[in-house]
Amino acid sequence: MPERPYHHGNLRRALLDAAERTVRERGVGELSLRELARDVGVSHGAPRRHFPDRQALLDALAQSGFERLRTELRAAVDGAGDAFEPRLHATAAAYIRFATADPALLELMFTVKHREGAGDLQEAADRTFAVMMEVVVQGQAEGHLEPGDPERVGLVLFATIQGIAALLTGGMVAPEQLDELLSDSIAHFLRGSRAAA
Amino acid sequence: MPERPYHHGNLRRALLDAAERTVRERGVGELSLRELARDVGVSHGAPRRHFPDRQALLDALAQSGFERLRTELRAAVDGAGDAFEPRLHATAAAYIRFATADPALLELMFTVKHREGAGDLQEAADRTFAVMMEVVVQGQAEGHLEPGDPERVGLVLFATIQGIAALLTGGMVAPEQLDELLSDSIAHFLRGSRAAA
DNA sequence: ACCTGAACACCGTTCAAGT
DNA sequence: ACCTGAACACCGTTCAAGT
Repeated sequence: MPERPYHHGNLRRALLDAAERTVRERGVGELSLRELARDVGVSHGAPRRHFPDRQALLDALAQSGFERLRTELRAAVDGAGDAFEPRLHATAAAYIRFATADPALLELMFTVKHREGAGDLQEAADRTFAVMMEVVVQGQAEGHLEPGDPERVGLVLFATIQGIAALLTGGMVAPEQLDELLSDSIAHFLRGSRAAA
Repeated sequence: MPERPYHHGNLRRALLDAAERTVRERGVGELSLRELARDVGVSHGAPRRHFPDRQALLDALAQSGFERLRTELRAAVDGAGDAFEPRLHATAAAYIRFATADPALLELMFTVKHREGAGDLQEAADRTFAVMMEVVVQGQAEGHLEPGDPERVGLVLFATIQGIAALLTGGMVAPEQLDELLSDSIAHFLRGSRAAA
């Protein structure tokens, strides 16, 4: 147990943790490699070993964001019992919780994902969205959602969830209104689906 | 017609125009007051007369963004005939067109809107969303949408539209899929509404 | 293998001075 | 009223040098 936990292999982790906190509290624009290095107790040149430039750090943040979101969605799906509707509700709520707790990170994840040569990020994103697709496929199998290409049905659903998150982080909906809006939206979505099924 | 169109009262306009182009082409993060001043042919201190700091310029960009979005929505509503469904479709399409043509500006608009002391921005935003609410109220009056608080119905609708825009700018949906997704979503929304009406 | 520290070209912001 | 230009404290990035 050395006095200085850095300088010895976990600089990368320490930088990522500090960066994640800055992004959450002050936004991506305020993120400075030099400040991070200072916070963590190394010289301003040190991060370069782990992140060649600022963009590399942002990519790594997005990557770990997708991984965290995936485990949170997974826990929501698995913890909500087997019935479709509560499971759908829990999944949507978990996504929105992540989105509102860390809006700048989610935005970074989307921004950075569709950049050239971001193959790893695309894969991490796909694994994340696969969790939501499971729920859609279950809903189709049980007749709650219209049949056909699950991607197509999933997109309409995901657009709604992402939209709710955007309204919250954009301040158009107060947190107290979330439960009502989410329940309204899901009920609305299911009515539209059953009318078509 | 002087040789130098700036230095004489339209510096503000020139800076805003240049800033809008930079935001569109390279994102908010790349926006530099000094570069703007250079592009426009003034010293780096000159913008200060018109925008005390960088944030003031961003606020002004957001403000003019809301105004432009409002006129585009207005044109869509007025140009789509009197029938509800095509009018709804045209309005949603206009919003999504704006969002995808200038995603960084839209994001800036939302980010900046819910800051302390941004009363003018809030008002500009409200005027913009009022155009969409008109369509919702018409839909309710004609029985296409469920009755009750128009705000509540409008939010579900707006979440869907905003979500579609997010999927597009996030690269989860290709531009070629937009028409299908938008039509699917609106059809879905209307089915859900009529089932409840 | 990992980190330091000087160097360079950029920022935003402030402010006295010019016209 | 509006703009200039020096000054200051910050950046990101590069790279020789240290351990």
